Amino acid sequence: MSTTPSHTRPGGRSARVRASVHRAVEELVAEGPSEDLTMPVIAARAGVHPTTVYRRWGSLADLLAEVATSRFSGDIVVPDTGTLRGDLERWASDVATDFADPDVLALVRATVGTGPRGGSACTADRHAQLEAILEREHTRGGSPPGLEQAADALLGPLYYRAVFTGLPTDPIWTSGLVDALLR
Amino acid sequence: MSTTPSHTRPGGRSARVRASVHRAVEELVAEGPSEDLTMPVIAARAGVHPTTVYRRWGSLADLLAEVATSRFSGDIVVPDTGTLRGDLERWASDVATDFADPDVLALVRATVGTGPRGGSACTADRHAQLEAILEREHTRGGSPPGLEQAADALLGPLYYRAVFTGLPTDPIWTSGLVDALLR
DNA sequence: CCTCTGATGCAGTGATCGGTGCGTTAACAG
DNA sequence: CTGTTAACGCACCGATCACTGCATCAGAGG
Repeated sequence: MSTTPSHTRPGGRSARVRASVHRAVEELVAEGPSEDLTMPVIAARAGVHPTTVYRRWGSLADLLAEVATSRFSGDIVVPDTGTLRGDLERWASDVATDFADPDVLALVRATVGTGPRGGSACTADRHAQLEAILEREHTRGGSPPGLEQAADALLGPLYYRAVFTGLPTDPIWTSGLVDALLR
Repeated sequence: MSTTPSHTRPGGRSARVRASVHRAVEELVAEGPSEDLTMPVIAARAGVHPTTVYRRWGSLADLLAEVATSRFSGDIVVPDTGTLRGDLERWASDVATDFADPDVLALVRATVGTGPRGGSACTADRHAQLEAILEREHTRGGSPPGLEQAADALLGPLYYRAVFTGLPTDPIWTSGLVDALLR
């Protein structure tokens, strides 16, 4: 109890319930905002009792934040093309491709809507990936732009377009973003 | 926007109810996401019967979109400093100042969370303002950047920082954004 | 001033949400 | 294999949400 801080049981059933609930959330969010996203509805879709959802995730905001975090973690591999420009173009293109999925967009929107924590849940991993790319350029001996500047120039337009305007995010456009940053 | 272009009865009471409900939404949204934003709660805060809210605005998404649209329309005056750089710096600074208010941020987040329409409701007027600035530079004889490029370089980072990261948006930073665009 | 009509208030209903107490199941340790 | 205990399912409750006829009130026009 006091030795191991994480007493969660990573065993079969808990993991299965967790995965099922996560999938249910993604499905319901993807089915449009007309469908109201509530704990009982999520539980029913997941084939799980509502009580379980209430107990494991106290609020809808926490649940959405967790789903978003796990969804946006590790899906995009940070490439190593040999050059900073190549890395950034490839990575930005991957992020744009991920945003091309309407379901992903809906998840981001819903998560942001639950509160300030939701935003960072959608961007934390992307920041880490970007930082890794810049750090790698640093080890190459180059002098990459700062993390904040790169985030403003790349993640800013990417998220803005995807979430607010709904404009398409094609690779040619993302290449232009990288150009504007490295120019 | 697309609700009812010709309000059959723009008389005193309807306008009063409308303003009261709008104010109630802004207040409740500002009071944090812990407070659940529902039609009856909004009606109670506005001192209006829930039936009225249900009838005038069919859904919470429509109501939030209307509130956001009217809130983000006309609050920021497009300045004329004589130069494109001056106009953009002043305008970006004003937008950043507007985002410094947590209540405004909360409204944006809540509106975005209701669906795809919510995003454009928060950005439509800003796009129009930016377009006006670029158009003015055009009449001056200059060759301003395209609207999309300017939106990516300015609105992108502004909205991204405000909504997702929560980082401060000070005038020095916005000046850097304009620099990166006009460089 | 009077009528007319649309907007609002009122009372009430079915459905569902959020939450609790308790018994049962199954993952992990020995 | 057996015991322990976290995690889950079940039954149930109060609160309130979304919504609907009907009566009333207040602008707008004659």
